Amino acid sequence: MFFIAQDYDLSALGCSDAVSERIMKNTGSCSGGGQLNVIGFDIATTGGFYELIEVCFDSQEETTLYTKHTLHGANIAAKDVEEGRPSFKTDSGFFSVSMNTVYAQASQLELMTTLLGDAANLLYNNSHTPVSKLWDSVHRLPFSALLNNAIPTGNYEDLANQIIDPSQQLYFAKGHMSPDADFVTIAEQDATYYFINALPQWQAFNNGNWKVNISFCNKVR
DNA sequence: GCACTGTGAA
DNA sequence: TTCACAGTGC
Repeated sequence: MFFIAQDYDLSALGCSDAVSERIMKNTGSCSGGGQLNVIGFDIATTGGFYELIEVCFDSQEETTLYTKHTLHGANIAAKDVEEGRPSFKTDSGFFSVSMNTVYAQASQLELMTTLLGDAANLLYNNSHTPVSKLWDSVHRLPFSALLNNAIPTGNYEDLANQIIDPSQQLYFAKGHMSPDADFVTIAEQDATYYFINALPQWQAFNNGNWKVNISFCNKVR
């Protein structure tokens, strides 16, 4: 018996189709009144499921309580590096609102404006609140009083615009719980882009101290 | 300069 | 989906 050597391109040895993850929902309960969901991969050959990230989700509050995954520290040095990042995905059964909408900076400003009762922004953005109910967050006066003739002119600074100010990274970003950077393959990294694997986090912190913290974690061997 | 955290528009 | 863009830290 003998074998005939044959050349192959290295690329021919890869997968013909991209591997995609799925969420195995409601696999049990977890602390804080949450339900467990597992992001992972079906293994076609065995019928098994490779668990990547465990997500404890509170369906009443529609928020994630914690996530859990294994960081294979020494392997991170050899991880795939993908250009750009994918969009965040939703999935059925978790949220009653559009997560893309609520994370939009315009929505955050609108919400902060409403929470503060900030008259100036409400008048510009959303006039269905009765003027009599508005108050001015800078001058601490009912807006009806300002309407007479005391509306400030010139450098009017609005409080909501100071709190939600994207130019200073003052907005709530989709902060990864189990982060992209903790995984080796692109398929695993992409599997982290679910809304249930993110929580609102100030971008200034996300892109600052927290990022440095994460990078130190990834250097642990 | 590069890697990484993100964004919004078309 | 693709593209251009903002900001931080090494």
